[in-house]
Amino acid sequence: MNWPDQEKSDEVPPFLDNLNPPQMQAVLHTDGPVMIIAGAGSGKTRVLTFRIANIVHKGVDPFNILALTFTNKAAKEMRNRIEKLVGGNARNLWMGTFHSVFARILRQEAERIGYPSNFTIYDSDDSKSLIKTILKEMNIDDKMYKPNLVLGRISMAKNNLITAKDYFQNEELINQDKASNRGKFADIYLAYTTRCFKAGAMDFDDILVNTHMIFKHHVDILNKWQHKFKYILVDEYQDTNHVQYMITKKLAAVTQNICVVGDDAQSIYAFRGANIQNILNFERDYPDVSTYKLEQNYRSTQIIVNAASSVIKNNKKQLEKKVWTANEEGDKIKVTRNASENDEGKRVAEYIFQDKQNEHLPNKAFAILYRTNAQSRAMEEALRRQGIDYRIYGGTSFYQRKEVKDLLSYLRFVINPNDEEALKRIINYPARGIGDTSLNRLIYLSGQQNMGLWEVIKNIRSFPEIGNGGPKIENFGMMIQSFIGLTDTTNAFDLATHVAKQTGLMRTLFEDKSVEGISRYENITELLNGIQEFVEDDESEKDKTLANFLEEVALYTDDQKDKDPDRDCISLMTIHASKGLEFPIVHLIGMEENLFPSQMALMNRQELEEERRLFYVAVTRAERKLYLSFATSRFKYGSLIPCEPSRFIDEIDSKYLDMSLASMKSKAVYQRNSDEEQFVSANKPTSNKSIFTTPKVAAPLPPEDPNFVAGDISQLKVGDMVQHQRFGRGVVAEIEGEGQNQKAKVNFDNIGTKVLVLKFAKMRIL
DNA sequence: TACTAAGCTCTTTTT
DNA sequence: GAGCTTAGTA
Repeated sequence: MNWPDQEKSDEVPPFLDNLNPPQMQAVLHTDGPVMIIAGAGSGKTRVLTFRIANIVHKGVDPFNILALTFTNKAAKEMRNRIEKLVGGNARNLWMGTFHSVFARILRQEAERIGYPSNFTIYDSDDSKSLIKTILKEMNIDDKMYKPNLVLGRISMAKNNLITAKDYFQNEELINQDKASNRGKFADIYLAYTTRCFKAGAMDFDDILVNTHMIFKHHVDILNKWQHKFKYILVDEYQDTNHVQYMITKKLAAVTQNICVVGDDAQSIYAFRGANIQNILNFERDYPDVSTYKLEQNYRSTQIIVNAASSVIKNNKKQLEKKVWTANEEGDKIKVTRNASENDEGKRVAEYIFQDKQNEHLPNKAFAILYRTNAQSRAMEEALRRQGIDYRIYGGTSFYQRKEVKDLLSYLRFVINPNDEEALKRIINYPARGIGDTSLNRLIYLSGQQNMGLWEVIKNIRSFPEIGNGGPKIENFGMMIQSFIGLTDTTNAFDLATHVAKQTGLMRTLFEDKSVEGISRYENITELLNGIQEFVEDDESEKDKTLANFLEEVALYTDDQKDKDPDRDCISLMTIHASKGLEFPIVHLIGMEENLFPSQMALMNRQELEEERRLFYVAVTRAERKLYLSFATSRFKYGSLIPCEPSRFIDEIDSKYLDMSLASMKSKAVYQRNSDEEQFVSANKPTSNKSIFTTPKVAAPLPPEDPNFVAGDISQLKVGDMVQHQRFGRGVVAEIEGEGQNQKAKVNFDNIGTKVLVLKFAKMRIL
């Protein structure tokens, strides 16, 4: 749609006709601080897009509008929708995730704080690897200081704008560390930031922290951007953390034209520092704020909306809001109990097959949601068997695969030779005879000479103490130099192809004819194709440099490369990834205590509340039909553990539930798996209100017996009597499969029949 | 130095 | 079961 050249107008533009009154108000009120509290399914994205379109309609240059989202998916979706309303002009909007927008700003401004403009972005793997290196160098035990834990704490500090220096002076934090016997955190933090800085690298948090630092210390720069962004919109405001909050506050300080949209009930990112207080306090920060509440749900049936509310109402911390719907009542939520993960998969696949037939629905209408990425496997298998096409969102992203990261590391290193994490990946891959010994000498020299690793490599001839590895290192250095020489004259695709071939990476993978090898080779080809597309895509106005490609890749973690976005397939994803999406029919699997809610969340009430909000998000993705399922047992670390249904099922008012396949009848199923009894019977249910007969807390598993060793019972025969370390005595009834997959069905005296994978079974023949 | 086998540890979600 | 680290061997 093109806008006529008309005066700024306060009249309602015609394209807004089909908005409902509260939505309309939120769209028309463009100036001054605005908060929109938008319940699930209330047309939030619609309001945001129309609002932006309306601002553009009023004559504001899209170049002066900043719209921040949390995921790339959300940004892309919104851009498309706005483009439909305002045309190609929408491309000039500053719209993207916090990280991508601020990385873009940092490319222009980072030099003011001593970073090169071609800084590298470290992903979590790089950060973790750097932490490990530091721990090793500082001789710190990585059992006590687990890299993930250290990283989490550093991230927490950064998100709260506590620098390493501040950390040393923060008594509360220091005391906490001392109390937990981890007094060296501050030193590690300092070492980490120093190393990142020297490597010209920023991790995800640094992108925000450094933006904030520049805005804070360089008024001229802040001023520039404050005046550039005349209108600021923040989506999912409930998920902003402190530093994001501070940045947006600073940017909006001049014009006060800030609009935040959110739903406190859908705040699910506290684990990465999101502060629900930001939305709760918005009214305090901007006293003349206008607040609009969108409470009508247009998406889901009454049953789904009410069921969601009945769970979320158990949370104490909430904004007042009443979500309702005028939609039909709809079907009850079907809850199913399954013996195992695989049975669960089979059942879900069957239901999907039936619903497809009965209601003539395409695959696209279905989603399977789960708490953890690992749960997708059983579903995949079942769907493949049923012949239903599916697509997994998230999980191990394409760009996190080893071979892809290897090539990207070469490219990263060429752009920024201070990037030591990249160097570590590539210096001896493909193997070129620079082993641990040589690398350690290099690191030693680097420290001794106070030079970067790359400096040492370039001047390796002046260090004869390097030993036999010298010439090999020299060759490596020259090869990289030759790549660097090409960066100015060669486009990203040609350079990447050249690198892939010259380094021998292509050849190494090509020669590997195993199934994985072939797929790895294909992935490299795919990556190169991706770079080519990036180069040839003339829609994007960004420069086609390799550096820009690398940035896009580093921050674009949520979407798999998919050649055919219109493919008709079922969506499989985590609940987190599903935020903002909707599907006619949703299957929510793995509704088991300790899985969802996660075991780790059961420690304190706040985290449990977040899990509850997560459940709320999951349920409200469904438009018409919702299925909940759980398994009574599940394999974990190679052994079968009993599971209990999630407390969240219990919290739903039972009048919304169809429990025919879950509760009373399933008692029979339940008892058939008699091994469960052993673990469950220790705790009787405390509440007779519960719709389940199972208790909420599983008894601990019996301790392991160190005298038992896994495997090595290849001579096992049917009829043998065995002793299992946990399950006791039994007789082998059947042996199936071969080699690594060999399994034995054993009738145990006390707990009934079990199928054990011999490779992992800890038992011996009596 | 490079490759293989055995051993140990892991529990979440994302930019 | 998987991914990673260490120990052992060529």
